[in-house]
Amino acid sequence: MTQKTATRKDLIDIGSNCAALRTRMAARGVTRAYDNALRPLGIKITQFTLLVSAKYDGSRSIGDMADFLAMERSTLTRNLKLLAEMGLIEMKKGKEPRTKVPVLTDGGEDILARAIPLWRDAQARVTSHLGKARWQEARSLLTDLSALPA
Amino acid sequence: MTQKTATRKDLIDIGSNCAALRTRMAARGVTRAYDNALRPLGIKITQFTLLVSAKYDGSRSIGDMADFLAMERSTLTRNLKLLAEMGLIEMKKGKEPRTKVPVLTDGGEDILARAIPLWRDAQARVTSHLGKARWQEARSLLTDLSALPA
DNA sequence: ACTTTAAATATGCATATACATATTTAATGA
DNA sequence: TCATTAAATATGTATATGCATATTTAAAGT
Repeated sequence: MTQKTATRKDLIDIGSNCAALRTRMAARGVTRAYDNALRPLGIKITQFTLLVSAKYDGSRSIGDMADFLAMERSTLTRNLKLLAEMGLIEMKKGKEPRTKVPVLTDGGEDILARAIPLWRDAQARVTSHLGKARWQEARSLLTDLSALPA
Repeated sequence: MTQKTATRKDLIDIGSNCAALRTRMAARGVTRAYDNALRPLGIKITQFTLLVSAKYDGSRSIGDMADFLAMERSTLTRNLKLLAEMGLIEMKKGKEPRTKVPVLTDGGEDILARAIPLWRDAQARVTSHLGKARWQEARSLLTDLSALPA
């Protein structure tokens, strides 16, 4: 029989154990830290990540990149468009039919190079906050959480 | 001396270790799972969480709730406004001067009660995906990540 | 060659998020 | 009381995200 109203026990359970709440809270806190670190360069950590991904494999299409990042294709399309408007990447035709591939411009390379030390600062603050061993554990758990069955 | 260009080693380091990337990827995956579970009720996991938080302590102001959820006040203001427009909460005057307090309507109570079993399904899928022990560890690590020093 | 189909990307619409700034509200001081 | 101030919430602007649907692009079929 289904309850007509949420019990106190339910509320406590959800508040302390909901994986979505906990993960989103963590994402807010972590994102804030990295965004603050990168602010002098006028980019956000999400954009930095896309520059890194594009440079790492310069032949990956939007769709492949979206799969890799476990992100909606349409989200990535828009985020890349923004980077293109900022002059940090260019969208080129890919080898596969109909595909497009983001490629860093000189400006994008420059911003990326200058962003790396700032990223390292932020990253070091996270690892020292948790301790290296716990961060390694967190890394592994976060990876598993990214791959939940739909 | 600062490098002029990002090295391959940098890119690999960032791709595999960036806490922001990992945490945001996890948030996307987890959010998707809970949103799918709640879709029949027409609410999202973020909204469910706010209903829970409002019911858990029916006298907390927007500001206090924002602190508790480690969320920007302005973000919370807007998210609550949406819930109010959906008829799930009402904004009432708080005891402290100038404060406003979200309170569940009957409709909000009803949706919350019906959402709880769906939440339990999604939550169970997460804990069984990681295993109970690893989920407990994840919970603890996520909590620490939420509280990064600004 | 022309049509159909399938794959990839783009767009419409909606919510979540944050920073900077404005507005509101009530306490405080003159 | 009335002006000032401080606290709390709201709004402007911008990015990130996802689902549903449209458009584009090129392969496949006739």
